[in-house]
Amino acid sequence: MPKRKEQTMPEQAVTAQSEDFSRWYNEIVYRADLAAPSPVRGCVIIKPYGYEVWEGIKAGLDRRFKATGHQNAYFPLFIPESYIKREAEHVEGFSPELAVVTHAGGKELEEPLVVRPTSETVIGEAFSDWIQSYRDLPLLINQWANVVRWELRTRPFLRTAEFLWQEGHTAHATHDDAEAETMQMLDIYAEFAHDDAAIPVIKGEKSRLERFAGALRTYTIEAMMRDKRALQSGTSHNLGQNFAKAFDIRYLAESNQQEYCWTTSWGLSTRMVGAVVMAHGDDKGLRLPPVLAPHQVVIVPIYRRDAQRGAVMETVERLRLTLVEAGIRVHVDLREGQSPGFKFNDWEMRGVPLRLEVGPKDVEKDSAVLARRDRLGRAGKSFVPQAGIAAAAEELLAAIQRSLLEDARQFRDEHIQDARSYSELREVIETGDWARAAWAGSDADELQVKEQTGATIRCFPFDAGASSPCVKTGKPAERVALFAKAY
RNA sequence: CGGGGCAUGGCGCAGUCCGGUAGCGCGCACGGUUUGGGUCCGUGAGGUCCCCGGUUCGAAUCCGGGUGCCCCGACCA
Repeated sequence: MPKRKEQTMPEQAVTAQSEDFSRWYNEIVYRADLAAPSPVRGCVIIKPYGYEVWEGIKAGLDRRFKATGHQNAYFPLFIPESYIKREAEHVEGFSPELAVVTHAGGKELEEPLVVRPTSETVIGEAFSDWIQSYRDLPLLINQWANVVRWELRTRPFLRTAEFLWQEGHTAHATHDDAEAETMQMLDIYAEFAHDDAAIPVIKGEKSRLERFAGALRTYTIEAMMRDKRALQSGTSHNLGQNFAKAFDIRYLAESNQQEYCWTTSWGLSTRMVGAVVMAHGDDKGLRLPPVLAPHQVVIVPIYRRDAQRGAVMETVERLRLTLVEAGIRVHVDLREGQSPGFKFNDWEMRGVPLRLEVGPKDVEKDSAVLARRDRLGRAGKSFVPQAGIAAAAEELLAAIQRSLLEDARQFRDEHIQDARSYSELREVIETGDWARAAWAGSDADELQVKEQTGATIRCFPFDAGASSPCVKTGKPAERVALFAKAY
């Protein structure tokens, strides 16, 4: 049967994840209307449906930033080239991927302007003006912005030449204050991923090789996608006094001594949209967590002939209002040309958590059908009285949010294994799983693992247990590293 | 930067070897039929065949040059 379906409807089905995950991803991003190809190489157009997911992410983060005392501001897109060069490691890290403006107003510029790849430098320069005294600290700033990094191999949301993100930048009086801020923001990212995106993440510290250019320490949240590859989904950096020294960010302490500030930065990008797609999606398409879904409920009206239309639409409108009043984001599919069956499949592909079907039988029986995206077919359908629709929908949305998180957690835990020897490490990576292993290796050792297995150290997880001999060098190890193939 | 491939309505492609009225599927518009798991029929709109030059009575097709894009090997939220 399925074979015939494929022949008569070749355009309708999405490539199965199991068949070709990467193709599945590319198809679904476009077919679910999240993004569209752009005329500029390496960039994408984020379409309204995809942008609404990003708006959900922004809302969830912005609320948490404000609650912890941060304020939003906006800094220029263009950065004087000399700024980028002020911090040695920073230049080195970013110069290969900079876009530089050399001409403007019909003339060559005196000094080229870099299109920001990140804003530590301009913001550092501003901070040095703004901060005079310990009374000005901590300074807690966030900016929502676009940045440009001239990547060679790009994929929608995961890696594009231009992307949207937030970048937080803070200055503190002491190392410990900066470290506490760095951790607090990492915790906020993890909480957001867990509670809003329904993605369980692993918090940890990056290795020296994977650290942000110019940071003392970089922390990360790592998420597992459905193809078991790791996705770095947010990072938080303790920048020490590196940028403070490069940009002369100093304060007068209570002791009347000039001291350099301790700064941090932390960012989360539109890559998170890709994480939501790849952490929850199935063969039929997206599965959006209710907290972030642009439409939490889609109503599909069903009627056989025009005579039934009026009564059905009247019920649809009444139920829509009830749901809206309950604070639920509802969309009514009014398209005339498509059959209900087509619409069911279409909205399933686009990941809407709940579908409400209203037909003549429902009008007659004062009921309606609710179908959950996370349980396809009959198993996910429930027949509810119209009077209790809002409560039923709210309950189901909460249940879907929980079940997506639980699915993802279970999937992740099933695919992380301990490796006690280097051969075990290789075997684990070979299967596609993540490997947890004791580590005391050098940068060179780390690079060699990458060469030999394709996996990198994603992080040294905070909650990792006791030490044992290093999996690569046999030396006593104090840390446990998490190895995985990554995006 | 090194290797391979492609360029033809909005999208996916055929046609190119062997020159001769530019085609198919999807989508789109209109009319009808249908609608509780991817309806069906009919009509229609839509193309500088990547660009420049050459050969020829005649070029999507042959020849020369150029451009753009995609895929595979070194960096990154």
